[in-house]
Amino acid sequence: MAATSIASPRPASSVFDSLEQQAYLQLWRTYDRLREIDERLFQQHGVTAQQYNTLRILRAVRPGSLSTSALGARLVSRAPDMTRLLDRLEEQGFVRRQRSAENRRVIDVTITRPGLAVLDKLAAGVRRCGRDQLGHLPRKTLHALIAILEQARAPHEDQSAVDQWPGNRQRPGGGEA
Amino acid sequence: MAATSIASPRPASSVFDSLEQQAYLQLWRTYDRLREIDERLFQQHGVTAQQYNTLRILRAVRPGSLSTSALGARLVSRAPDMTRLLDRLEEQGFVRRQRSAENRRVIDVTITRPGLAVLDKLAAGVRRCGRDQLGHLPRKTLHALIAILEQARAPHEDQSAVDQWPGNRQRPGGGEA
DNA sequence: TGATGATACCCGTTCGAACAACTGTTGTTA
DNA sequence: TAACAACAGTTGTTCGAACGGGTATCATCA
Repeated sequence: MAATSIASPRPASSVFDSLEQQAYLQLWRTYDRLREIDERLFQQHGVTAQQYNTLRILRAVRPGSLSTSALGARLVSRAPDMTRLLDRLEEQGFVRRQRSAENRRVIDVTITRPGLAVLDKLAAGVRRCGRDQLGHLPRKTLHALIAILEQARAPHEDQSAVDQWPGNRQRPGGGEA
Repeated sequence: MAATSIASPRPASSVFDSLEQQAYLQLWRTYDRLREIDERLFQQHGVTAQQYNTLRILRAVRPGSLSTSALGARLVSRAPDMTRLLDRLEEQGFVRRQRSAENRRVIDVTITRPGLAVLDKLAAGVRRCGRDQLGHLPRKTLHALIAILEQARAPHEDQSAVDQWPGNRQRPGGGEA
């Protein structure tokens, strides 16, 4: 049996060389595992997670619109290529682009009715996804996770972005619906 | 004034619709922020994070080798395209591929001297990266984060992969400067 | 008014991720 | 031995991420 393939049963002790690196690799792997789950869902509907978030943000400001750059600033992860992300959404008819009247450099982006429809169609799946991904954790643990993650990236956030990410600030008694 | 661009100061209350989703989005964003930091480092040396991890794994089994698929199974994140990842590493001379004698379907991958050299060249930067990324968190918090992350992805790990990820098992006193 | 620089977006291009189809090898079974 | 399925990698292709340069617009100021 191939001695070359699964030779050493635990090389991991030499793989981490600091606690920080270990935490980061755990973060990476956990994200990757969870991402696999919702990507499967989104793929069935022809959108990516990033596109889904874009539509969510646009729905939140509806019936208003957002400029391309304001939209990019609110996304969960960096998006250096908003133009083509919006190209694809526009091709599918999920958003409408319109040059701003006040400032002709700006493109205003608005969600369309089909865009809202695809969000509705995804809603149940997204909720199920959330449960599949992290539903096995008690709420207390989820709150703890959120708090630590906020603390972890606090020094890496632009000040302007902090407002967009009001993570765990709800008062414990205040309920969340 | 532009009612269209930065109109609403906090749309976030309507962006999360469950605690699980909020935790997942926090995880995504935190990973993205931290990734930006080490990607900058790796880019300067012409490797990606995934390639760096590949080399680390190969160093750990040195002077032995691993098959392409065994290597892929140990990586931090999914790699459905091991072949071309190894192509690029081989082009740069960091690994050597050799068809296995026992099983001619298998390709044994070994790290080369230049591969070891690039790991050495990166070592200091990687340590600095770890500090930049998460050095501001107390060790206790890092341990807590690791524990929660393990718990979070436990149901999503193959049983075979669990052995490769012996997370938080080091003794608390055994730290390293 | 015209020159200058900043802003907002677009486009060309390169690279990697992801999926699917394919080749060659091995093991099994009739 | 021949047929066939399982396995290990490779290759083709499409899509998105990322970077850099280009263009139109706007604000400022001489």
